[in-house]
Amino acid sequence: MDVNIDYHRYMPTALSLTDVSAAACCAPLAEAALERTEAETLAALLKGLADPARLQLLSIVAASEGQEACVCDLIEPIGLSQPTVSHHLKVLTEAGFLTRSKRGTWAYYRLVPEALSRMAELLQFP
Amino acid sequence: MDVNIDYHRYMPTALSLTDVSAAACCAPLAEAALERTEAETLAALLKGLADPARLQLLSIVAASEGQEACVCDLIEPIGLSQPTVSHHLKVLTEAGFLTRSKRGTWAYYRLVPEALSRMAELLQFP
DNA sequence: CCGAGATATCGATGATTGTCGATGTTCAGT
DNA sequence: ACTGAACATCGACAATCATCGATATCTCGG
Repeated sequence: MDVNIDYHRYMPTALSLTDVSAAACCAPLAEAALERTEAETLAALLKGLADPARLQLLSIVAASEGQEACVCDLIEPIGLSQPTVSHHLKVLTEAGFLTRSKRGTWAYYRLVPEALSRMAELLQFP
Repeated sequence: MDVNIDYHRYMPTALSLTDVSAAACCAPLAEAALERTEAETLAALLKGLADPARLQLLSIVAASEGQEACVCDLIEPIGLSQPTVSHHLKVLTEAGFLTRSKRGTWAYYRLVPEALSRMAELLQFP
């Protein structure tokens, strides 16, 4: 919709302990038994995904132009209150599935496709 | 002027754990936006996976001979009580990730590899 | 048929989570 | 500066969940 968008903005990524990239070391799940710590990391990521609203949010963002969407366009289709949507977006961002960038009063969330790819990869048992 | 946002109430859906096969119809996640029902189904599956103990259980079973293991061999490595392990195995089974077969007094749980493959597939965004 | 072992179920409890309204913060116009 | 809009954060509440001990169920061997 808005054409002159400044894409050169610096995007702050708030990486928490349970970010997808933190699991980058893990081998596919069951070559050997998972250690407790690895299991906890992976479980935290899955937990971030295991909510209908968050899956819908991811889905909408992924289907949007440039795999990016404004919060204002997310609230209505989800059908939850604005604080709740904001909360879910935060969870997804902290888990590394989305990144946030603010332009004006609007906040845009963009998909991190590698995050989902990595999740899928980690779920593959040999 | 006035805030005419239509806040929807949260509906406590007591959805029982859905089997992976029930999601067999769903297309990869984000070609179009996920419907509420699909999101709930997928979320239920992810929730079944989103626990460290359950991931470890899956991992051990997957690494066992014939991708099958006896409960008696699962309790000690997990480090939780027998009822708790039994509970987790039930969750995994109801979600379709394991199948159960009893031989004598022992219960054997076997991996359903397609279940995990399908999960991974559903997580792929184009 | 009785006792022992393996596992499932039950009931309780503390922790986590999803949700909301109220409030705080930041930004763009006027 | 003031106002309104967009979004985040806070505090509270109800629902769900992971966990355990106690107990029930099932199966085998004696």
